[in-house]
Amino acid sequence: MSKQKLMIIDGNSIINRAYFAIKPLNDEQGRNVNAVYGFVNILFKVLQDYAPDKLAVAFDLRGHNFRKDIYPLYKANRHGMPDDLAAQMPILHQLLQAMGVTIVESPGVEADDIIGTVCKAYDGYSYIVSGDRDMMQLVSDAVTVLLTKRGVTDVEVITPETLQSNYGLTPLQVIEYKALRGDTSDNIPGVRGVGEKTAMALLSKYGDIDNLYANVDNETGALHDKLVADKDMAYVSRQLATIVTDTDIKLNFDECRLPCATESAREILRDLHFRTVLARLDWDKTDETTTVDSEVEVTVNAVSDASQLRQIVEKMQQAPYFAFYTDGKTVHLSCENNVEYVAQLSNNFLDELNETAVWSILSPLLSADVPKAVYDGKLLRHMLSNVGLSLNGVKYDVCLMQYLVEYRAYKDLDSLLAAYGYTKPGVGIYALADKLNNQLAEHGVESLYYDIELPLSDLLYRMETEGVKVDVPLLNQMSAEMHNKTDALVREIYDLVDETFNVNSPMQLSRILFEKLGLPHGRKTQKGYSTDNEVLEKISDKHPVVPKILEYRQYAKLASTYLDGLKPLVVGSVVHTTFNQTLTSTGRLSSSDPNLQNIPIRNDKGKEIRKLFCSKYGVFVGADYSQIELRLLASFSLDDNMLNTFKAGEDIHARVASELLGIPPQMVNSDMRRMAKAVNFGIIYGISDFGLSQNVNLSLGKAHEYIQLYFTRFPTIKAYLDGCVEQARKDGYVTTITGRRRQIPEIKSSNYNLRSFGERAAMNMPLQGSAADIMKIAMLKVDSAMRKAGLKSKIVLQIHDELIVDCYPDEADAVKAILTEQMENAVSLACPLTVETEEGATLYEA
DNA sequence: AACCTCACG
DNA sequence: ACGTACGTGAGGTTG
Repeated sequence: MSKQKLMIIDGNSIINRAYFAIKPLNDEQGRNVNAVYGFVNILFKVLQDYAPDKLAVAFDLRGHNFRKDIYPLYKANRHGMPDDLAAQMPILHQLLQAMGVTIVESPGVEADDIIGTVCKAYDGYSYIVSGDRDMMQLVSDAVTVLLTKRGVTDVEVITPETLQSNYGLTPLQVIEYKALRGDTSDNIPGVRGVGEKTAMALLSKYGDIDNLYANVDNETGALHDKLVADKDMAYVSRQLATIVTDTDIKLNFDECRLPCATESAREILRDLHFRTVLARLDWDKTDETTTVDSEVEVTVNAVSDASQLRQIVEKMQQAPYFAFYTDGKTVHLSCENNVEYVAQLSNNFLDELNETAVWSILSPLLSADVPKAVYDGKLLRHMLSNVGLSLNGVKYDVCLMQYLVEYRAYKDLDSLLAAYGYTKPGVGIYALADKLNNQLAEHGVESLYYDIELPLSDLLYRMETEGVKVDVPLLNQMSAEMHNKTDALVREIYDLVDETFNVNSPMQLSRILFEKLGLPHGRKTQKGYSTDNEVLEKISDKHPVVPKILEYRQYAKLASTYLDGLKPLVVGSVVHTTFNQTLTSTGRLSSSDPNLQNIPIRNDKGKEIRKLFCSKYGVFVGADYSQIELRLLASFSLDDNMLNTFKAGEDIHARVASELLGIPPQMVNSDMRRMAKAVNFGIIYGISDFGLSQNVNLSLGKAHEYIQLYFTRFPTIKAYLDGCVEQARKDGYVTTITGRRRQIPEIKSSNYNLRSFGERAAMNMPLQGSAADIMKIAMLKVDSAMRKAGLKSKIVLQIHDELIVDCYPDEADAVKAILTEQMENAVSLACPLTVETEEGATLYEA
């Protein structure tokens, strides 16, 4: 057997590097875990790049240190590690232990000396991973040092050859160098007045300090005197810098196994929120030492002929449920924990079981109402529909289930499987379906899953497929006009500042505005001064270029995002957005490619964009909830004052203004109403005086006063919001009307900002999330009522509190009635919900 | 990939 | 004393 490669990590050095190289990173509990994250990344990187056979990690432990006996000031300049780094040491230890990694440490023995000893004792090839240049003295034909560079994951490979060619030193001269030069980080003095250059020169001349001092009189002047004066220090420094290779550390090399993806390690990584790490955890799965202890042995059967596939279909039909997965290249089926069938989707027509044959055999199984487990059924339906197949009987969609159980979904199937310790998609989905189904019950979200999210995914599939029609000629026309506008504005801007520059670059723009023109700057961003709307508005009368820039920005946004960005997404004359059902932390949907939930409406120029989206069947009917979040606040808090306002059909913002200002509602003018509206929003967002003062240009004191007053006028609202924060602190999560959860670990953070964020999120989520739940219920009811009534109109968009139906003109009245009826009565609450409907041929009018 | 800016509810 | 409103997606620049 050839000699094996041992990798030994300088634990303290690497975690230190990671801590300072990586910005703070919080896990679920709000702990900073950046150093652990960096450590694991470096570890995996070097394991992957250098493929050692064995691994150990060395740590320093406090204790009697012989170097202090030699030189009491050794490392005296070190202040203890920062608290939030110290707090990460035990986490790293736990993680390494969970992965079965050998840790070497001994009181009073520095990691350097442990590593020196271990490498010397090891009969084979060693890699040392460290950020400490001292380690370079250990390199030899059997030892390579991997020195971490600034970039954290980059390492410099140090061998005797590279040491010579890059530094002009032999391994032993590393020590001599330090003896002369010293080391400020360890407080090793060296010879005062000798720096890098002098030390190198002396070493190339004399080789080592013994020879140097034997011939010290060859040197003259100040250097001679300095060398003589600090001769003792040079020898002490050499002793301090020398890594000890004969400590009594003993390591059983047979036990130095590579990290293993155990369930306990996954658990810790999940807690740490290390998604990417989890996904990588299986890189060395094939290694015999890295079997997953939680997973049973899985037999993968390649399906080779049609009759075999038919038998498997038969088997799947008989099973209580089965898992189905395809990535477009293979098809996976499973109805057991340890057997998976895989068929290739071959494009070769000569193959008996080519793609066409596979689909034709599977078609009846997939379209029948046989219970199935899948991952992302909505996407699967799209994929299958491309090959002419339909999918029915989806009972378990593990993507949706996991989202409800863990409140945050993994980005794709691979990460989900990796996180739960599965490698095979079929078996993974099969097993997860059962596991997650139990967890749905434990979390009390079975009904949310079966009655809302699961059927909704089918409705969303149909909405996406239906799409929205785009007026392509108008799109091209508007795009041309918009580019003319922006081109002209850019030229005007250049003229006004006598210079050409990239107006889209905040950096260049701020140089022009704040340096060249000397205009007053506003707040700072991380890189420089902010040039956003708010800042520019303030100085728009100070120089004629500023309004031009504002105007340019407006047009440039419309041109790039809504016109040019839209073009490549138009298929025929229709755009098909994707609704993401498992993304937000509150339960809302999101829309992308294109995002049809943020089409401009707030200003007139932007609103023109809406003319591009036109009805296929005649008219759009739109229906939106009015103030649903405030109505939910009234319902949940049971605040009499607010409930009565809504029940009486009064204007809530005017009412709040009258309460805050102490005037009758009819005296409220539009400015007062605007202020009150901002206060209402503030309440929904988790009120803070600062945020409110920013938003309505109130003084901090005035904002504070209004909030206090609000709570005296609506006292039970205060109690309700406090209760949300209290629940988050007690249980770690808050819930919506359907029991949907959001975990809020930040609420326990010792960091004020994080904690405050947690409190605001705790107040906001139940309102925003319940509104989202209610809208989802309403969508399902509207859809089924329309179908039941035999209408051919289709829901095409959901914009959080608004639904858009593409409507046949003769169905418009019936659709309006259904929308109003079903949306207003989606759930029963203490506060009535009201819906307003509009119609028009384009989104502009509707 | 991170940041800035800006579109929406 | 801290330094922010809640929830999103997209395009552009920059390193």
